Amino acid sequence: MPITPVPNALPDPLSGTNITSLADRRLLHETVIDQLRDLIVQGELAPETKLNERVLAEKLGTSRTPLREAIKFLASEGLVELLPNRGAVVAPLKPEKMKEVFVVLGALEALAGDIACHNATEADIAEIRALHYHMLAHHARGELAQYFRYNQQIHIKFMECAGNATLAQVYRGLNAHVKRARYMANLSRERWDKAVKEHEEMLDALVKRDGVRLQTLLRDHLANKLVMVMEALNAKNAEAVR
Amino acid sequence: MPITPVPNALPDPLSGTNITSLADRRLLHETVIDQLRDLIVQGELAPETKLNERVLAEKLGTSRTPLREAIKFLASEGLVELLPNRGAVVAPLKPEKMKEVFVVLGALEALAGDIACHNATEADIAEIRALHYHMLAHHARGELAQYFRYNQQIHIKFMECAGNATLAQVYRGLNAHVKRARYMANLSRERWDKAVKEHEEMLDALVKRDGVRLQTLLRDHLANKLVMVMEALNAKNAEAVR
DNA sequence: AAACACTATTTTGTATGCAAAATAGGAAAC
DNA sequence: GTTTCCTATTTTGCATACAAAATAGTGTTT
Repeated sequence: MPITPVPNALPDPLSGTNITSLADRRLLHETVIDQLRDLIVQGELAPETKLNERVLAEKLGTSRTPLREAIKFLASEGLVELLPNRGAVVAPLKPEKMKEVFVVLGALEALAGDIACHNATEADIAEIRALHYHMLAHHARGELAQYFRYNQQIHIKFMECAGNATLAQVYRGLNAHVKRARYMANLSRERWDKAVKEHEEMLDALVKRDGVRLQTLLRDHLANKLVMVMEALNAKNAEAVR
Repeated sequence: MPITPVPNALPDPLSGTNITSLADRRLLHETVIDQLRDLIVQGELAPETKLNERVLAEKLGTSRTPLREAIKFLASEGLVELLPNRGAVVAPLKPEKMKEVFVVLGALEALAGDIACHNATEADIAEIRALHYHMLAHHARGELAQYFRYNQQIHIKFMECAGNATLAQVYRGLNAHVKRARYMANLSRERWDKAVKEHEEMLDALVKRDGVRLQTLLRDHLANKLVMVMEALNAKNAEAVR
């Protein structure tokens, strides 16, 4: 056997992009998958956008073959839809779909929260508290993007505390859908304050290891998030019609 | 607009193979996805089997390109693992993974059951009861395969009653993993009888629209299923070592 | 005989080529 | 002016071709 075992190089535990589980080492053409997913989640490729293979392949600096493979991968994730003989489009952001996703996310987060109340170490809780205060800081300054960032990290940390990689993976997949909607969110101060207050309560429930309460808090939190996303979606649709 | 809208042709509501959501009509190269998935779920391609592209493509009567696309799709589903520069293997059936999957499945089924208790029509319940009696018949005759078939249909019907396509899709994806283990199950009569008894109680809870009770029943049922699968897995591993 | 090194073969990963389908454009008919 | 039909172009879907990597095989050295 030659030298070079080529160490894994996964420095970012939060990225959540290595769906191919452990076995992967180093970069490979699956870069395309990540690039394309980012384009979709960040909204650079808007919902319902047709994915022209020639154009996209050129944009990503590869040929159609790896791109097509990436599209199939993301189709399974649900971020793109395949139209036989007509290629693929970025999955539409239907309100109905959002409702469904949030219901499932609510159940998954509640599950994670409950397990976390049993599993979380004091260090875990300290970390969540730290993230929480970062979040509060950005909320105080009205920095929405940064707020979302720490908000996400808190939810991901809950998932990590549950210690269930499968749960985390399903969560990430569904969360990708939701993230797309967030970029059009027009959060009122009132709703924002409420969300922060809910986070306070969630932290409190975790500290007290009150799994039952944390579950209901998470479910309510998600339900409120859904309301916000729906408002944003409706606003966007009204704008589109106008 | 020309004529031929080409009707959707999805006669089998239980197949659950049309992940590409509504938009698909008719057959396309995605047949390969279904064929490959079946090979894996039915156990014809055992866990950890290396997927030789040339051989598999020939076996499925296509070229490597569509096969590779199918592999990427199933990699996203988690049924195969991608090994950079070394192709792909059928995802291993690790006990640890099974535990994780069952925990998530428990939460998803509990959610579906709860919603179903609110949503199910009398016709739905009648249908579930019918399936239940079919299942009892095959249990009485000791016909395991047939029993599993109706068992699955009951669980899928619960999902349908919940009326949440996203939930159903996530469920199917995770369930595919579990199905693979089932084909090596060596069900003792005792455990089997217990499972049937649990189904009796579940039906009863649904009829009484007792969502809370149905949730706990489903969770317990899944936990027991996990125990059975773990026993089967251990037996298989012991056999492999011998 | 075991370990290593080197070569040959296989296998994967990506690019390209080609046929079928879909789309767009334009002329003719109403 | 609108609709319909036909053609030209584009785009997808699949097969093949080629390069890079991995694997297997063979011989050499110790």
